[in-house]
Amino acid sequence: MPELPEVETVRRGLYPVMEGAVFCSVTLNRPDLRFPFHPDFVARIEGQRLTRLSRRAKFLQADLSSGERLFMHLGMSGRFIIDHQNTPDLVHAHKANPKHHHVIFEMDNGAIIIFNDPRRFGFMELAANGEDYRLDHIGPEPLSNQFNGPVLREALRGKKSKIKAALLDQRVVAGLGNIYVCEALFRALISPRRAAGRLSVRETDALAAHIKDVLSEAIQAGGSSLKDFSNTDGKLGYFQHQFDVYGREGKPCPVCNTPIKRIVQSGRSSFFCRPCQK
DNA sequence: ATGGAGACCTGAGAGC
DNA sequence: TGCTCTCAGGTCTCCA
Repeated sequence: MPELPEVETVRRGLYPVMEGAVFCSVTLNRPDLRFPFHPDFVARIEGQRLTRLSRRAKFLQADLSSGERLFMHLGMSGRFIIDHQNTPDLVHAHKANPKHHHVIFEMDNGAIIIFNDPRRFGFMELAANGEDYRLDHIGPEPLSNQFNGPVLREALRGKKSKIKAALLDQRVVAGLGNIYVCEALFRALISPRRAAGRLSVRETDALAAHIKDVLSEAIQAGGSSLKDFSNTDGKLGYFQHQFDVYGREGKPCPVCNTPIKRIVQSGRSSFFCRPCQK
């Protein structure tokens, strides 16, 4: 699934056709994604203007003129397709099987926006005006000024879990996933097996800086396209060509040429270079 | 309280 | 060709 850079790329694709537009119709092709849709889901969106489309962690947040907030998560395989009705090959270009077109938004500017998600780990939820949402309690945005070495250090203090698992915890820092955690740890020369609470001041400072760098570079490249990710035009991101370690088991480390190692930590693959990452 | 494993789902690719 | 097995970018829930 898309991590922060991919979600940000999707937001930038949707922004021109969604922000400021009114939802003319909302079609649900099944009763649920990962979670059931709220019974009033359609009624609460139709006729509303989308006043602001933003991103928080890996969520897209659409502020509605009613004051409600619509949260959309892509899960592992979710994607948005913009169909202007004059591009019959578009769905084909996305290689998106129409049987997984689960939600369709029609906007008053003529744009048709399709949410396609084969694995259905994605979800859409509404938060009523003033209502608390779980996203309100996660960690800082890594690209904001609220995130830096001291903040990361404080979040990791006393943690006995591995640094790999700690960085995937959205309460520590928001938006990181398996790819960018592996890449940031490599750049910071830190082994994914280290205890999170045992990193030095120098290491946490370096790690915070490398997290910002790797995410910024990935956004610039339009995200990473593995199996499932394409942007709203069906175009692919390019950052996967710049991976140092992710998915490169057995291939040479770009720094020391030692074969990259793959291990499994809490059920997920971790890729790293043993000599480089201490 | 915290950390780890399992669950949720489909599809692609490898190996036989 | 076709079967079986493994793996996949996330996050929630349950159990130790």
